[in-house]
Amino acid sequence: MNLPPLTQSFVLHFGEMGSHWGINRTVGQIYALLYVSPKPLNADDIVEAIGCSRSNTSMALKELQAWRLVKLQHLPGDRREYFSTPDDVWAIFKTLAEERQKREVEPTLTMLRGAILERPSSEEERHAQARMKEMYQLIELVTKWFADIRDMDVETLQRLMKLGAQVQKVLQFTQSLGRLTGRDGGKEE
Amino acid sequence: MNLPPLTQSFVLHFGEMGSHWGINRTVGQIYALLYVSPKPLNADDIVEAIGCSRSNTSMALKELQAWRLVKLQHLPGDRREYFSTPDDVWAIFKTLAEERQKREVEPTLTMLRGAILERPSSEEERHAQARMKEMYQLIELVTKWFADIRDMDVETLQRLMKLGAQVQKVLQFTQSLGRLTGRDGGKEE
DNA sequence: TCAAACTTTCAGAAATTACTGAAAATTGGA
DNA sequence: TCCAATTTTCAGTAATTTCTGAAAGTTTGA
Repeated sequence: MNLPPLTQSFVLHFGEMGSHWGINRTVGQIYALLYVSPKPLNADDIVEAIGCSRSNTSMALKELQAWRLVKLQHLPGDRREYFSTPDDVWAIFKTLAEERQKREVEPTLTMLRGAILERPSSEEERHAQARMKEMYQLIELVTKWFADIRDMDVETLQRLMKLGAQVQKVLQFTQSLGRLTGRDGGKEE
Repeated sequence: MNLPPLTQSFVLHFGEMGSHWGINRTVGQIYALLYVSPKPLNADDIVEAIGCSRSNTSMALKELQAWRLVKLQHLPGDRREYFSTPDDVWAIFKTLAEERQKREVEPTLTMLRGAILERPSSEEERHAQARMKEMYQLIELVTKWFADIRDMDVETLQRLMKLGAQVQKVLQFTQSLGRLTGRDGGKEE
């Protein structure tokens, strides 16, 4: 690996972090490299920069594409494929959230939904099912909320985040308003 | 493994999911088992239920304790250690968020902070550094917001989540109120 | 202090995952 | 169509992670 020092430590860190994130070292490193690169890179540029094999690069790029974290483009007069990450960090963040939702949360929700519909065959099963239902409801609520948030435009989202915990006060305020006019702040179950 | 069918599929699912989550199969299975169990279990109960070795169970429990996802307790008149998960699913969720923050986000923030303070040695480094700064700011904002949310009481949190995207309208409303009184809804950078 | 009950450690085996190089497949232009 | 450039696949190897059983360690009560 032969990279300027800042880039190198960034790339290496993402390589290490990969394992906490369910992606392998090479995938993490390549993503980091593309993220900081001022221009799109082709597979050989990546091999040169990271120092892994050509085939490994190919696999890693395929995985990054499956995660929708890299864009593929062609440069005029060059047959090779060039890769880059989206410029907008918020867009990247949203993509990541969507993909993790799809890969990690959906399957669990499906399993839980199935389990909850079954007929418990004992007192123990009944308890287990009740616990699963609690988990299901929490995940579903958080998931829906995330989806709502994801779909906000970036300005609103930033405003909301900067507001932070103060949103509580706003909520309390609108609740009292709601009581006055006979309506409440949110939908009920 | 000899468990009632619902429990078994739940336990197996968590085992599989573990790998996406950076924990190993046994750890996932044991957590799932404890989560649905109506009473605390000791290490031998777990070995019996899951069908792994005693030592593996010991390691896995240690890891779950490091994640603060299981409670250790003693039953009167029994020397063995009994394990259970907290009852409150929201508390579990918060613990998980805190631990992941500490393990996955903090180290990245530290690395980014360091890189941003360095003097770039070329135009390419300057660009890389600017990208890292974008990432840093996004992560920091999201992190702070998460912390704010984590510290809300469950009722407020649930109300906020159920409100979902409608919070936008509330925000817009308070913003116009703010303009009238000469203040704005959130803190600025 | 000793013994029984229980837990942890650890070296090596087993399983899984990542990586490579060679070969096959695909693509675009002559 | 054919050739050269490029990408992908895949079988085998390397590296890493997980798991086990045996042994060592700890704790409690007699």
